[in-house]
Amino acid sequence: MASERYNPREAEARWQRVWDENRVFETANDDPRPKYYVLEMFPYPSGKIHIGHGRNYVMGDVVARYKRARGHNVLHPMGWDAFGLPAENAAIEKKVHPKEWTYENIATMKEQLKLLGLSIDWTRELATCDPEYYSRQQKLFVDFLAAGLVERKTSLVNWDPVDQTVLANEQVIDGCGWRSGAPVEKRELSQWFFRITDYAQDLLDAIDTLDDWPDKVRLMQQRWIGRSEGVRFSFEIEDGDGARQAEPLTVYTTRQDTIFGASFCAVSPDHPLAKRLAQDDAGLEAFRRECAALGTSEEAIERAEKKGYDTGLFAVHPFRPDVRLPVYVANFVLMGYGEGAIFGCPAHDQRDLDFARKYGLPVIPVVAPVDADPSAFEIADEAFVEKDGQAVRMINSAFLDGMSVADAKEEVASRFEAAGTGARKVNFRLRDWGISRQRYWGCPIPVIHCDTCGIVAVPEANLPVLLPDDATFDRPGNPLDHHPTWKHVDCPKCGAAARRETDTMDTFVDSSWYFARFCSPRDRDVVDRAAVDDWLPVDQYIGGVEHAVLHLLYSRFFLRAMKKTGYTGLEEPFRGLFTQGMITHETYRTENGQWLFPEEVERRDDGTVVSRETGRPVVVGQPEKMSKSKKNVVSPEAIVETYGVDAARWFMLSDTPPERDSEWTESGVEGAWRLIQRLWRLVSQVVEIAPPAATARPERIGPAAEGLRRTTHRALDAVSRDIEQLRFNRAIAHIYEVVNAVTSLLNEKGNGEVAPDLAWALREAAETIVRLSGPMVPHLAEECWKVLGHEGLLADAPWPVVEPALLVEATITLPVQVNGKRRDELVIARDADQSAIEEAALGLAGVQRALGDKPVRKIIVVPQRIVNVVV
RNA sequence: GCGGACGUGGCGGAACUGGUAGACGCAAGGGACUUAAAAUCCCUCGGGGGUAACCCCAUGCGGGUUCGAGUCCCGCCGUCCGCACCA
Repeated sequence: MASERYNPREAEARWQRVWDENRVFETANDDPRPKYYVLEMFPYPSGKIHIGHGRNYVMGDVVARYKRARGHNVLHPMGWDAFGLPAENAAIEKKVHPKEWTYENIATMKEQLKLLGLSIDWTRELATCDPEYYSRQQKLFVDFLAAGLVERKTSLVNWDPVDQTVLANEQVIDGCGWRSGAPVEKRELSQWFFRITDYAQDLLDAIDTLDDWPDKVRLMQQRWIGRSEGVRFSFEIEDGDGARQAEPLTVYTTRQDTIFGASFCAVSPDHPLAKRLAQDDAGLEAFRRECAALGTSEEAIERAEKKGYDTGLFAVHPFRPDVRLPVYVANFVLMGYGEGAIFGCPAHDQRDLDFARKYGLPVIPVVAPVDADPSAFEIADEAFVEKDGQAVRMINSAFLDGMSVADAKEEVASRFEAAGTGARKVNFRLRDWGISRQRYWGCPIPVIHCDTCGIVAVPEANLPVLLPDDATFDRPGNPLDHHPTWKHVDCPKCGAAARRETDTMDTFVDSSWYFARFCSPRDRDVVDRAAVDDWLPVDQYIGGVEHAVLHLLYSRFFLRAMKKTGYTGLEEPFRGLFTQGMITHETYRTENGQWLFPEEVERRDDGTVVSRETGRPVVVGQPEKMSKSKKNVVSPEAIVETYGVDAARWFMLSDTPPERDSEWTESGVEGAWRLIQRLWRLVSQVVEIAPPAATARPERIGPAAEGLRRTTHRALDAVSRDIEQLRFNRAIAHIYEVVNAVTSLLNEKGNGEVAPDLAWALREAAETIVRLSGPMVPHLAEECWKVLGHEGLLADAPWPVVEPALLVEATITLPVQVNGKRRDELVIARDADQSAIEEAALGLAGVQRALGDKPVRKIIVVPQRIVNVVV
């Protein structure tokens, strides 16, 4: 049997059955071992998966299996992010009910995922569209509402005209809906909001504690929250005749130091002042409409001129009552940030400068380099903004003259505060999270609108608010709103006829706490607090970088909100985060532009690529992210059928660092397949010559055996560290090193006898190889483990222990340089002292040659590292 | 425009906190085994020079710091990603 080929088709299914039947991967909450929570971002059940979806699950699985072997109680669950628009689109296009469509997809994908041989505790599986799950979410919502974490407010929202729903700012990409791609319109609607901005400072500060997150993601979150320090202050307003207006104009600035350079004020087209003035000013009203029609896309903004409409009003300069600044309505001022009103200082802001040039407004420099002549310092086409570290001072600024920018900011802020016309103010870019969606396939918002009682939360006893199954999808808009009876209910407070809220929650809400539900997935309450506090934070979270802002920020907010409502004592959900790269594949198109699947093309020996069907040449495109639309996908079934899933897993983990994109190639999988067979042969051969596992270590270990043991233990040490740091490609390289060492020893001995010490070392090496590759190729490793004579499962076996003595060599090889160029190497005792090393180094032939007759000036010895002779 | 990452053989990529550049894999070429093929095993594999021992050049480009730079600093060039008028 041992000499036969390894048959993954048979073995993989068999081991998966064994793991299942023995419930190897089921996790108990009361297990005394230290906990470890590994989680991959759960999938949206869109249909079928391709191999590109598998990478992050496989990476998580390696970590999970490794941590199990290291003696942890590992939680590694899987669920489905199952609410969302595609189900509704399918309902419209294919006339299937979203529920049916979703659950069918879940069944298909679960089957496919199981092929990957993941060590998942399927007893904890959950789907967010299941009332079991969303009923708890409704309870959370009601609690959040009571705790003041939710509010209803009217606001300008992003309206997706195609999907007919509201989008969060985060869901607007380049001014278009993230799903539909249609240009987004502004509408004023009454919406439900989570008050994430209450936590802006906290969410920002705590980023510093997330040491195990990629810097990139931390930076993106910091920028998204966007804290800025400045001053909020008011201008008195006069009309053209000098008559003082009742309402002052409040603006926000971070550059109060440049106040003496102010030459105009501008308000947003949506500012109350602009609206009021527009009532009596047709020209302004037209300007406002023009601004609203202008897209918010990148392109539109690039193209858009800085345009303003002169209101005829003037703002009185706070420190120079004789100076009056014209007030404009300007298209570049955003209502959503600060006060929706600014003062413009053209000399030191490019945008203000463009505006000033267009409308002929003064440009007064107030900040200049210290070495510039203040009277001659002028601004041409570019606003002056000091570079990092550049020494500048205030000019043309009365009491600020000569000050640094920082001091001037302080001074102006203090004067506003003393005068009572302004105050220091911290602003954030982060907005509250609008969660209302005018959609059917989502979690119903558990609220009732009553004409007398106003907004009434659905009482706990009446939860869940279930989605009606009999919705129709034959017209645009919200099916819940169209439903003949669903929304008509009695007010829980007064009993009068009332209306249900027909909006459902943004699906990002669903994914903001699923990791907490996994800790006690069948609990009757929202969560079992003890379980959550034990399991969280997730020790290693793995997913795509596309969720760097939204999902992760929302989840961080949610755990804080759950703390406030008593569901946990924790604030941060994810201790370690890893963002993995995508799997790419070449694309293939026929001459007339039709995409072809990889299996529909053939690479001929002469390098040309042709269609299998027609024999016509095919255009090969650059590797791109696998996507159904471009057909550059490989199905897990096909891979499992030909190579087995272990080969696919090995290939996904080798070569490319996990955070980078990795190209899927046929030759790569074949290479992995060869390794699988090679490991199998290696183990089979070792079993024939080496003693059984339990044999005691021989008294004498000769040099060959000793050398192999060093290689083995070095690899063991390196692979352990590599997996801890998710450097799977390097772990695999280190495994190859032992495999190569064993192979060459086996080849050397041929059919000859093997000395007992070497045989023993060979077995140790083989066992180690199997144990180290177990997390990556678990099925093969189980099979080898059995062949090696072990009774139990490898999945339950502990990680081997490094013998530290084997990591330290008695003699070391030091490279010896002359003037920084390597000329020879020195084999010397590890503990040789400085002078012995110097003497030996100078005696080397290569060093002598390089030195010639030049005198030695200095010898640098870096212990254990290198010797450099300087002449 | 702002912010970030990256740039090493034919390819994917190694090189710990500055210390032998190219580990490991893929591809390619040569050889062994075989009637033949597949599989497997062995050898070569950054460029140039030399019979050879060896020598020179080389980590996008140009400078710098250092005994020593792929790694640190300054300035360019290029690729990729994120943000988008944030006052």
